[in-house]
Amino acid sequence: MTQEYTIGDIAAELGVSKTTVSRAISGTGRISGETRKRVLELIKERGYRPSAVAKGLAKSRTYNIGVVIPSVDVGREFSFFRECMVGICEYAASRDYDVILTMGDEISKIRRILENSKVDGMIAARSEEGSEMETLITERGVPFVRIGASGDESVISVDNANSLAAAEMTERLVDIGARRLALLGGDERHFVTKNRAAGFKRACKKRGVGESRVFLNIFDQPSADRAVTAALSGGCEAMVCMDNIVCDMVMQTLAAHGVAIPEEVRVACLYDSVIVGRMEPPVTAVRFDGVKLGSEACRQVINIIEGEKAESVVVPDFEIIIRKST
Amino acid sequence: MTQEYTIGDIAAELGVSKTTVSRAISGTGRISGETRKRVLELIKERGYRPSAVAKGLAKSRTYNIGVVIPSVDVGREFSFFRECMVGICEYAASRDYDVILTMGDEISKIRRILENSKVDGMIAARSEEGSEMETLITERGVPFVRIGASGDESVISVDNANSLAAAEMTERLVDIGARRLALLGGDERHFVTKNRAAGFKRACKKRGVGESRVFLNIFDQPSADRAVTAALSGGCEAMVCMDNIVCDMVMQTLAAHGVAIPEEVRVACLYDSVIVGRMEPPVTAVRFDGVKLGSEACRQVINIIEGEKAESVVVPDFEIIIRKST
DNA sequence: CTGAAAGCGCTTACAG
DNA sequence: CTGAAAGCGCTTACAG
Repeated sequence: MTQEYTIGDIAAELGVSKTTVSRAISGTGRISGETRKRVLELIKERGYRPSAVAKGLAKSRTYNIGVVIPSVDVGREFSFFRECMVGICEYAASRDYDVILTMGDEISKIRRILENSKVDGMIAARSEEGSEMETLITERGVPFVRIGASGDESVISVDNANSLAAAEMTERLVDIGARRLALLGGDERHFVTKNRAAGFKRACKKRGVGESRVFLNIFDQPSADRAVTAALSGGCEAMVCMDNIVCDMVMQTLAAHGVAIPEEVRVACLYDSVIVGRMEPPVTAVRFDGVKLGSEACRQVINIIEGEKAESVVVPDFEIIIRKST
Repeated sequence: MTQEYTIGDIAAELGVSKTTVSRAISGTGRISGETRKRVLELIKERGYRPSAVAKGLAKSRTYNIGVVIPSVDVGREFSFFRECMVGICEYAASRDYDVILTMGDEISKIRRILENSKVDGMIAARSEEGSEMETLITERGVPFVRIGASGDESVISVDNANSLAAAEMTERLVDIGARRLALLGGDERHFVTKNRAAGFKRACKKRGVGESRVFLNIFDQPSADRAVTAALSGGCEAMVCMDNIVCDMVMQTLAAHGVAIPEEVRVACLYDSVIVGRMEPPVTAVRFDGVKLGSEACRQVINIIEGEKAESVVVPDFEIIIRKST
């Protein structure tokens, strides 16, 4: 698209230099309020919009931020990423950046976008520490923010309040009468697992329920069966599932065992999803605020880009959705 | 990001002009095979990548294509858009374009991206004919492709084979014994509704089942109840739901009436989703190929951009997933 | 406070 | 086949 107007047209029409017009727009450099106003008025009148790419060339910027999200919807949790995207897009627009999407974390795609110099910074969801992707990004010196926990101090991450949410949910279960709880979760190496487990344990301690048990590394139906059976035989009154996948498997097992929910066992999930809300019975779950998370991640990465201060943050917004299962 | 190498560095090192290097890269203009090879070799050796934004400025291009998808997941069909995005991103990358995402169809966002001249073309999913957005895009002369049917010849659209899929599903139901069918759907003004209904009717005619009935404009549980009750009293043996939303309401009603599926009534859905596969019983449904659809849409829009021929297309790929409901 | 000029890294007539 | 030069539309020292 050829520009309809250029900065030169505006300058000519006003009898000033392009420099002046540029300064009026950016609000940078010395310029009289009077001149500034005249320029801005004409700009508005003509509907002139500076070319982002020309500005980009001059400033060695693209005003794009790259976002990487998994293309395969493990755990059907894509709705959460969608929310993140909404937050990212909105915040980016507010600072006049755009969002370039890359689906799937194949390294070749990331490399391409980086090598083409199409972005000023990157956000990656569900990225793994020290993964090839992160190495590539950081090596290139591109500002980077991870959505999700990080152990690594050197990368800025924006995360849900997993620990806090797990604690609140746990306390809630205790408060409505459950004394023997079980936490059921996936890969113990994941930070999200560690954080949620920490919250669970903290809450148990705080409420003085000592017999609680933790079952991790549940990856398939058999391992879920074993964990559920063990929990049940220990007299478990409430099961806290770490995510929707585990919850699904747990619910299957409970149904197979003919366990009445919530009468015999209450069930809660630390990660809400469409599925969780449609289980039989619907399961009480923690709903995180993906929009906030995305917008925060975007804020941090743009801050880095623009040389402002940036820091890892835990977004405190979440909600416990009470459903029939408790 | 400042470029590590520029075209000038490569030219200098080789003792040729920037023109020559540029020609070697683009494959355009006269250049000896010999020279070309030397240039390309050094480029590879140095890992030089031309700056997309400089190229963009020179050619008045951005090499970005803008994609608009709804931010609110009406019908929880976002997984389909996700698939589309995968297809779009992949195809775009294959032609060295990137994808700028806009979530939500608020006109202000579209306007911003257009005015900033950040894209060479646009793809919109679930866009409405003659909507403010489409007017804005086409007025600006930006190449545009719609994902979803269009009545309007002037806009290129890429769509699922809705009619064909509906016909195949219908024939299949007849072939396994159903003689009295009912089609249940939403807004009769939507093209998707018209197309699916057309396929249904065509199949009924072809198979010679005359008593089939069509119930449209089902928007809520009461209207679904009425339609289902009417269909049932007409001796309906198979219900074809146009989409997952309608299907959900239909299944609720059938459950409330205590109708056995598939024994008393078979149920099928013309649009698969996670929900549909997890109903009780799971419902047979049509699964469209979102990746192909997206990739095709992207192909068309890039063709327009690059002055090649583009045309509306119906993507024939879909699959009927047989489940317990039939 | 204002402007002429160089520069960002490419492309592309035009001339040779 | 090859290159010098102008141009894409901005920004930004530098000089005034």
